[in-house]
Formats: sequence, structure tokens, C-alpha cells
Amino acid sequence: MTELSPTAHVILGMVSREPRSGYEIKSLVDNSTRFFWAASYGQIYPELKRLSEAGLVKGSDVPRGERKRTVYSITAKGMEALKGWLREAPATFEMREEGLLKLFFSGVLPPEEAAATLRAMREHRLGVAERLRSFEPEAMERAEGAEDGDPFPLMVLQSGIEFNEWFAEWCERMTDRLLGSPAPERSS
Amino acid sequence: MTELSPTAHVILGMVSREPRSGYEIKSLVDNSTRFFWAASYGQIYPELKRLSEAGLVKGSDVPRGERKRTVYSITAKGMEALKGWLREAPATFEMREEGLLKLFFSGVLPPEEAAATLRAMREHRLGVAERLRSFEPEAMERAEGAEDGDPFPLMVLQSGIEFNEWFAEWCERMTDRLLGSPAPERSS
DNA sequence: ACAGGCATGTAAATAGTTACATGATTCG
DNA sequence: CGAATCATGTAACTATTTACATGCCTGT
Repeated sequence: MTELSPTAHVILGMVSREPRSGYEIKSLVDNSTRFFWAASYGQIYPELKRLSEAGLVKGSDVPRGERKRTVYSITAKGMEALKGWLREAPATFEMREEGLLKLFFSGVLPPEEAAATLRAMREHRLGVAERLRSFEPEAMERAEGAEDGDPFPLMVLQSGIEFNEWFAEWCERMTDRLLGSPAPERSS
Repeated sequence: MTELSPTAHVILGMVSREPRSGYEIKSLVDNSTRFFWAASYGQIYPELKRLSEAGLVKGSDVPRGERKRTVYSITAKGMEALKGWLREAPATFEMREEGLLKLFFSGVLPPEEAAATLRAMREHRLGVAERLRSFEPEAMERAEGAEDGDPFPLMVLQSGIEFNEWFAEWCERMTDRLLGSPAPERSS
């Protein structure tokens, strides 16, 4: 059995609690893991086929009304693969943050133009934080319930909120530092 | 003129202050932008050739002792391209953080095993923070000098230090939350 | 009737890593 | 002398995005 691809792990995780269609997996990813692990249709559908052939998931036809639809559930073998992977130490840590890259080279521009980058970064991070916040109530519900509640999606969601808010605040601080504002009173 | 690749921008930025060889660009990237924007030889050398053909950089033979070596300097056209790009709002924000992904799915494991992921993540982040800190004195030197000092590499480096330390601390807090530690006294 | 969401997929292109190959020079 | 570092490059592979294609169903 060749090594599973990163996307394979995402899929296994996504179907580990309940069966889902490719379309559902994609929208789930977009509403949850997206900020630290994205996936596109171009990866999901072919990977579902591969996983199915390898016997790690199993597809069944479950039409929604008249519209046909295939949902995939995890097999015993798939669950073993998922757990095995979860037990290995994480090894991929990547970031592509164009704003920091631009900032890094901003010495060739006048400070006001570098500040514009910082402001754009801040706007973006505030927007993401807000978007993530909108998912919080739902994740909180999922976290409750002593027997079958799952606290991890909420935990991870909150890391995203905190990270984005930290980053936005950092941008603000750096804008001040760059444009030389008078040291502000600490509010709160 | 077709759109420049992401790596092209990295290269333009890296040669914008002084001429550098491909090898130097690579080690510079590894010691600076790497934590938010990596690049490999497999991208750098071919891209240098393309940029050279497009007239955005210019290569010259500058041997170091007897060892031959080509350094690339930015052209007027290249500088324009760099500045144009710097003035556009950043558009790429990506992360691949395997630890968060594992955590997200950790509901299928007993809590102690999820905590192991958090601990591994914390170790990793502390290590990165330490590594980044070791570059700080050098970046501080570069930042000084009213006339030609460049404060941006230091700024960006400090964002990395702060981010990694925040993340490590978050992992700690989540480990506590997960294993249900008694509310700790705030030290400091 | 039409917009928007549900649903599945593929082709082409882009991006990026890894491994390999080669060889010089420098330092201990 | 051997290891590390300087230096340049390529080939093969893996990963991922984007754009396209198709068509049904639901609500307004």
C-alpha cells in the first residue's frame, strides 16, 4: 500500500464520523479546515475514487430526492489508516503569506506605501476572523454532549479566530511603529 | 509580458538591494522568508534564467576566488515590476498546518493521544521561535542606520517570533483544557 | 422563468519539492 | 584527507488550482 496523499487524510477524516458526498466534503472543508488546509474538487473526486479502490472508503448511492448522489463511508481499514496517521507527529508546516513577503521587500518603497500593505493585511485578517466567528455557535453545539460531543472542531476554529485577531492587531502595531505614532495609552 | 510567477517576485526582491547568486538567494530565503514563503533550487535557477531573458535581472560573472559564480542584479525594468507588485494588495494567504488538521479529526482518538499532537506542535513551534530569535541580532543591525537602514526584515522576523510563541502558548493552553488541569495561577 | 445551490467530474496549467549529478574550495 | 560549504543545474514527481462541462432541483 503506497503512502496516502495529504488529501486522502482530509477525506478520511471528513467521512470518519458520518458518510458524506464529495460535494459535502468540499463545502465542509471550505467552512472549517480551509484556513489551515484547503482542498479543491480537482483533488477530492479523484481521491475518493482512489480511496474507494483501495478499500479505505466505500461509496453508496443515496439520492437526495430525485437527484443522484454518492456518499462515502469509512471502512475498518480506512479507520485504521486514519488513526495511524493521527498518531504520527505532524510534519507539514507551511505558510504562503504574500503580505509578509511584500513587507519584507518594502524597503524600496516610501513608508506610506508599506503601511498600505499592512492596512490591507489587517482588513483581510479582520474579515477572516469575523467569518470564522460566524461558525462558532455551530461548532459549540457540536462540542457539547458528554457522550458523542466532539470538542476538536471548536478548538481548532478558535485557534483560527485567535490567530487572525492576533495578526490583525500585529498589523496595527506595525503601522504605528512605521508611521511613528505617539505611544498610545493601553486601553484595557 | 505574461504575469510573473510568485517565485519571480521573491527573486526580484532578493536582488533589489544588491546583486546575488542563485545560491545566495536560496540561503537567504532559508534564513528569512522561509517561514512564510519558501523556495527551492528547482524554482530559483530556472526562474533566474527566465527573468534574465525577460530583461528584469542581469547576470554577470563574478567568481569568488577561483570558483565561478554568476550574480544577478535588478534592472530598471525589474525594479518597476517589483514596485508595481509591491503596490498591489496581497492576495495569497495559505497555510498547511498538519497539526491543526490532525487535531480537527482527533475526536476519534482518546484525549491523551490528541494531547500528544498538541505537545508535538508546541515543541515544533518553540524550536522555530528559537531559530528565528537567533537571526534577530543580525536583522537589528540591518535595521539601524538612518540613511540606508531597512527596518522591514526585522519587522517581519519579529512577526515570526511572536507568531510561533503565540502558537506554542496556545498549544499549552489547549493541552490543559483537554486534560482538564486546575486553573493555573497567572505567573507574571 | 431564472437564479442559486446541489452534484459530479475532467483537462490543462501552475507550483513546488525531492532527488540526483557534478565539481570546486575551504577549514580543521 | 575528509567534511562541510559553495555553486549550478535538471528530471521526475507530487500537489494543487482553475476553468470548464453538464445537468438536476428548489424557491421566488
